[in-house]
Amino acid sequence: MKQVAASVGEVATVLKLLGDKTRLTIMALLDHNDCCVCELVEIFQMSQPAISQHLRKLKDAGLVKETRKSQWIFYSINKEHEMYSLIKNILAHIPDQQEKLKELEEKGTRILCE
Amino acid sequence: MKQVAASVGEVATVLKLLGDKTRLTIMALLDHNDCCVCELVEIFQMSQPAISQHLRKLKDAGLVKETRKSQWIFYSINKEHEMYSLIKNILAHIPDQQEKLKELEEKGTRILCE
DNA sequence: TGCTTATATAATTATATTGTTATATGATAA
DNA sequence: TTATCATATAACAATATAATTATATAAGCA
Repeated sequence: MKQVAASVGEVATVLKLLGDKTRLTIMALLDHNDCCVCELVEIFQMSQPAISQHLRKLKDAGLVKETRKSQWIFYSINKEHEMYSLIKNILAHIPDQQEKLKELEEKGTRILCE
Repeated sequence: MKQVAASVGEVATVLKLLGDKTRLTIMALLDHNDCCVCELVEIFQMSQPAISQHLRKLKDAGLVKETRKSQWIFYSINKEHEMYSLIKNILAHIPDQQEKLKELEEKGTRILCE
């Protein structure tokens, strides 16, 4: 099961970022669907700046990417990240979070830009 | 690659514990060899209480076990931990740490109780 | 018993983290 | 242009974390 070895410090940095329930759940959501900030605010019932700050940490580490689509900014997983395979391994250990997005769809607050 | 799913909170707690360079390296060392506190103190060039406190966090979470062998207390990985497979996955992503123990052996400060 | 070694715990300090509120920025729409 | 919506940033407060020093505990040995 040996993989490409990043440095201990680099791995610790990623684990610390994912060692927060909110950020870990965000990553689990983004792993299957891009989301904009306001959707995450609604899902987590948390202030918009709190979500923005979590996203910034993830973005600064290169774990997520952002794309503006008119008035919204969509965040997505950066599959090119050096440690993406580690992240996939970790996400495989947590329950599926997609039902949270389904609830938004049912409430009509899911935002889809095409 | 789907595994048994622990709760998001449980996984986040483990990741936060491993999201510290010292603790992550301790886990990597213990994954191959049991170690006593004084060996870790020497390896990390850190105060004994600092090491003890890291070990206590790992022990409180059930990630490691301790066994007294006369005057020393040896720590070992708890392979029965619910998230041991996740931990193995993570450790597979960092470089081997065993050379640190080899250095102790060469200096004659490795402690082996049989 | 009293001394030494190994480890744990308590108290403290410095720093980091996470959330909140207030404000700024940037895009869209009237 | 002005108002509005989505998001980011700044300032701040509360809490958590990690290290240090000092002290306690527990085992082994003279």
